[in-house]
Amino acid sequence: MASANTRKTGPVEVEGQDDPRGRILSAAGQEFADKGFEAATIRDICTLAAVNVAAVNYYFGDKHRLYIESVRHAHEERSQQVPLPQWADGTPPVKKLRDFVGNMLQRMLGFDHPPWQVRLMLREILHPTDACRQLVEEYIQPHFTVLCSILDELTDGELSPPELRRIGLGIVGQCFLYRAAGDVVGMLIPSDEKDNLHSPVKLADHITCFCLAALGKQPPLSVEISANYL
Amino acid sequence: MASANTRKTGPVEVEGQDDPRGRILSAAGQEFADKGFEAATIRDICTLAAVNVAAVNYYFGDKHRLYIESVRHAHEERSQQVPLPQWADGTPPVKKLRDFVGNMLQRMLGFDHPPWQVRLMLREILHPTDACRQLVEEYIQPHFTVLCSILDELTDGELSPPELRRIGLGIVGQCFLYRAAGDVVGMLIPSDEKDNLHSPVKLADHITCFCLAALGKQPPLSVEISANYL
DNA sequence: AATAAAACTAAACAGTTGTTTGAAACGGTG
DNA sequence: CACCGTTTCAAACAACTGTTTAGTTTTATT
Repeated sequence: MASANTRKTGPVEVEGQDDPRGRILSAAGQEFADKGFEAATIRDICTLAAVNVAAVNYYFGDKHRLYIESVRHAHEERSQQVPLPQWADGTPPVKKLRDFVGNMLQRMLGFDHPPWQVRLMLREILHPTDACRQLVEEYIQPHFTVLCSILDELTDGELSPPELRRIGLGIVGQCFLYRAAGDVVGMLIPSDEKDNLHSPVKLADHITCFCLAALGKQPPLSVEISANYL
Repeated sequence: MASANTRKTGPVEVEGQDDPRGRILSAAGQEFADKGFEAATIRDICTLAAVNVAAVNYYFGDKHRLYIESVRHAHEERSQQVPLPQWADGTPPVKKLRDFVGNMLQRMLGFDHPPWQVRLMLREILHPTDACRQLVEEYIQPHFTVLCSILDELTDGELSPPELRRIGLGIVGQCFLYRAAGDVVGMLIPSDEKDNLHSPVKLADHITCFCLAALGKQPPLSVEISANYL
């Protein structure tokens, strides 16, 4: 029995039309993203990938290892689909924050409808399995660190790392809700409002302004008697 | 074949030790919450409830209808476990907001570890099925409406309903992250920090202050040069 | 006590699951 | 061509799924 389980690192073997392993990985990602690990069946995956049922066990050993590889494949693809912005030295932190939030929302919500890569990662975040640690270390943790350093720069080192993390989590949480509970959010607000105000770019603006106002880098959202707390 | 599918409304038939239907509902809730609809098996549920496999079909018809009932049962129970606060007339809206956020966090995160009722509802929010509409109408929508009206009162009607909803969603999102992605959050911050700063009551305080600062009802979190945006 | 409806049960059913098998087809090398 | 390792395939496997059946026990009513 040949062991084809080792990762293909062949020269030109890009994930083309004629790469069964890549086709399986892609099909598995979509099925796992849509239905979850248990409900997705190897047969459906193989039908979608146009390969024989036995191919999964040939290339990946078993369903579980296919899932692990499939999560890795997803966040690797998504990372290069929507890379982090690069800023020139001296870029004001306010702009960095706005860019970062917009970038995160675009990565989460996607241009049109969210790609399966994000939906699969989301499943892993919500119900972590073995694939979670890798996802956090290679994908989430680095992004979160960037966010915290932007906030640190924005507040001129006034806040402690724990405070920065809490504020960072608040920003992530606001974006996260739209991604994870998008359907329910859609049921809570009128549909026309959703079209007008809840586009990724408008949302990024709102979330950034909300945060800047809370940090005192921008006038409060409700000006009225904003000085009467003294 | 007797039809026991109609809801028991017997006099004293509280969900006691000797109510098979209630035991099934409770066992099903825990299994569905832990493993999801597909992965939870009727046999496991019945073993946990100490009833025969056929009991599910006898009382509920099939697995799907058991799931629907089980979600309803969950949010009904949770509603009376952690009811909304009642405020006397004239209660300042700032206190109302603080109470509401604390209440929401307590309902989401629980006293000790989160009960299965919340985990089950969370699954339905993340991957909606037929049971979602009912959950939103009877549970989520009413709570969200209360939050928006508090925000309206807080800002003296200065903001439009869509603006209020966006801010409300921001608050919900910050809480939601800790509930839905708690495991990942735990991997992003040091464990001692999690124990100290991320208790429900401390979190409620932080989220409330963040929101009040953004609305100008409280000094900004980072005072320093808070007036230099003019 | 006799009867009938309700509650419960063990056993079986048909279908699907992940996985394995052994053989066939392929592709390059002597 | 013959050889050999790799890849692909149809078929079968054992285990498990939700559901049903036919029979037994319990409960309440006459």
